[in-house]
Amino acid sequence: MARTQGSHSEITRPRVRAAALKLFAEHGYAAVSMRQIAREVGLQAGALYNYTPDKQDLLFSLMKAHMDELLAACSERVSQGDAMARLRAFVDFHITFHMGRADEIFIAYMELRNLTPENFETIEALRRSYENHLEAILAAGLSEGIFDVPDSKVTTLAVIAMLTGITTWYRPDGRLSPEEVSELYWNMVRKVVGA
Amino acid sequence: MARTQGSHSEITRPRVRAAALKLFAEHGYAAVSMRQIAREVGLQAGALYNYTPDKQDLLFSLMKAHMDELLAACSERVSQGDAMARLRAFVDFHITFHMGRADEIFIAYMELRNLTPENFETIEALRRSYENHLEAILAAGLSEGIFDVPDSKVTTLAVIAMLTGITTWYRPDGRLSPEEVSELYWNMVRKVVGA
DNA sequence: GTCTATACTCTGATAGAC
DNA sequence: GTCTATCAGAGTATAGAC
Repeated sequence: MARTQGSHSEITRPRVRAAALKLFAEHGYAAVSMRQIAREVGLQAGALYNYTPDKQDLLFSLMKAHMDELLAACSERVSQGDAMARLRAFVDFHITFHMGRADEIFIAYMELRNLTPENFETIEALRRSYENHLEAILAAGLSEGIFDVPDSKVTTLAVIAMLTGITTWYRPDGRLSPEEVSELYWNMVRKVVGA
Repeated sequence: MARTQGSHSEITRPRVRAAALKLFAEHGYAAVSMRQIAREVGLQAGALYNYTPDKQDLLFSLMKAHMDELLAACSERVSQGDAMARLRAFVDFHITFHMGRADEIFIAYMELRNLTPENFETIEALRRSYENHLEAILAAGLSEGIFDVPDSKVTTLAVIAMLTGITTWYRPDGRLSPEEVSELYWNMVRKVVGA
């Protein structure tokens, strides 16, 4: 039997995080007050501090959790086969992973400047690590002789920007299915790397 | 002879706007106070209201001015020749125009959600108009038979996202000159449109 | 774990003297 | 056109009852 006291916390904590995520994505970190978050969960503002030391840590821990999940899922799903297979897997992974996480992406890209310098460095390092994953694929394809890119760093950034841009317009009830989007972008990425 | 009273205003107004632009880009609209802007210019907070009805209008008018400039400059510099020539001109225009305006771009993309609904609609319409400029070029190239794109809308968004992404990493004192960047991206865009 | 109450600071915006 | 003074409200965070 779980303790009654503990179980309350285990239920409320995720709700606090979910509310913060939703509100930060909708209005921006700086524009959201602790009172708003509390109201969304059905608490008083003071009660939030049982779940987070402060507002900054709430933002940081949401971003950190997102980046950790991203890197873990990427490593798991993009590691098999030659450079071509891995590039295909990366494109598909990036698109599908991001489609279900519109709020997280929004925050991860928009709220970097609201992190303290130390927290920023942590997130930035994780972001670079993700970029390196793609760049390693491009480098492998180059040495295998199946890709043709004049500058692998710039190509990496261009491809990620292109793919991440999907989140600004994709809607689940829109004209294109996730599979069609993935197919269209894979076609473009394939051309960009000269494969 | 210009009147003394008038000339003060003509000097201070741009300084207020420049300060707001810089601070909004650096910390985000919601995180910047009118007192901060005033301090940057060397005024008291109340004096700002000689130059703007409120904080929201300050943001909106900065974004509006940017979009108007963007569209005017684009129309002027991207209109000559066939689809291929215009696409080349568009890529070069987008890159060079955006490189000198890091703060404006940042605001134009990040602060949309801090606009009132009416202001948002205005800016959004201008943004769509810019996208349409590129899409028209792709459509022209398609009917000329020199481009090969399966979905001109998606390709438009992908190309703009790719190009705009440059602003997140480009530094004037970095490894690449503006010309080299433009050349690299033109190469990628050319491949994407199948030319 | 959550509440109420509260400390203290900052917010956007206005009024009126000069 | 800029200043000082001020308003009413909202900001984060804490203390202590229950």
